[in-house]
Amino acid sequence: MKLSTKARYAVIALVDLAQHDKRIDGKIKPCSLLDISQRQSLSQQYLEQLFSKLRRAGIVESMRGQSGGYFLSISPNELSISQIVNAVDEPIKSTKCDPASDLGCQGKQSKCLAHSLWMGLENSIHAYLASITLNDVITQRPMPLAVMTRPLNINEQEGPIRHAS
Amino acid sequence: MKLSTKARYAVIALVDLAQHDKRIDGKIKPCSLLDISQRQSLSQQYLEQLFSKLRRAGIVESMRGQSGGYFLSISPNELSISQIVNAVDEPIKSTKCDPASDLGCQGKQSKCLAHSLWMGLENSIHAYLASITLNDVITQRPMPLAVMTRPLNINEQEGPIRHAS
DNA sequence: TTAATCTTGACTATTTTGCTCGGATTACTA
DNA sequence: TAGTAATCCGAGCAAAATAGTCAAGATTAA
Repeated sequence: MKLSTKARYAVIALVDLAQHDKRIDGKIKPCSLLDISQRQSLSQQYLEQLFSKLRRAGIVESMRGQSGGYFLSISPNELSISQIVNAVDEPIKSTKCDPASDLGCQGKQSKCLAHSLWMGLENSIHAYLASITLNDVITQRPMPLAVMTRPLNINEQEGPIRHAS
Repeated sequence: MKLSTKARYAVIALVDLAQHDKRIDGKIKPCSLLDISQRQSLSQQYLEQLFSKLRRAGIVESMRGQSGGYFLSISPNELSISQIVNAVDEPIKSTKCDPASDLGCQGKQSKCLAHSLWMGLENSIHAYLASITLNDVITQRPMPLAVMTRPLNINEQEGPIRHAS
């Protein structure tokens, strides 16, 4: 899960799209990228890149030709932000503990001690973004707060604490 | 809050340091970067950069000269991962809604609708990393799980929670 | 037919990142 | 007092990622 400006632009553009693609009794009037680019002052050609990925991810559909454009293929309150982010940003390798690689886990203890830390962070980010829909953003619904729950370890001990506090 | 490999290396190095800087009845025997670089197979000169920042952040202290080195100035179970990350990675501008800038919020509605989304994500990441101490990593304490709590809006329209994860 | 629009891939410029180099300073040791 | 091992500091650099552009074509409504 990567978090670039690309992901932010995609959310911005989809918010705009959700507010402007009209669909009146089954008839869909798509929204052109030119319109979005002007309203949001983004580069139209950059939007093309984003919407190409969004289309492949099944988030939007397109109509070609004159007066064509894009429209959402998922209802805004069924569409989570994590879907959008995953569509435009390739997932990152958070930690490479590949046993096949030279930089794997063999012997480098500290590396692997930190491993679960970053995995947990990934999960935390995903949980946050998955809990928010596009409609939440549009309606300015208050954002969720993350609360950390700590599973207790059986081995829980006061620790090998060497540093007096 | 940025998340680069630099931050990961810093955590790895501090785990190593916590396990190797000995302090016997008030006498501190610091740990040289050469030792850490060899144990963790990291570049010594790159570690110098990291520890320079960690020192300025008050996380480690140094002793110069022969048989000098570094030692933690904060107990591992008082030192949170977010402190470490903030020390080595400059905080990022998550969204620039600076009213003074040209790219501010004026009129670009969609941008600011998404604003609180990314702010909330920042908070979520920080909450996760702040809930974990260096000692948690060393002792392999199970990582926390993030649970999202949704404040209810008065304007709530569509009804209750839609995406429970 | 035509103009608007999507579609695609390659290309460029800029920024960020990860890392190195060279040298200066400090303090311990013999 | 000389030698050595360590921290310190700033400049610099190559590779990767990012943001954005360009150009040529395909499709379709008007």
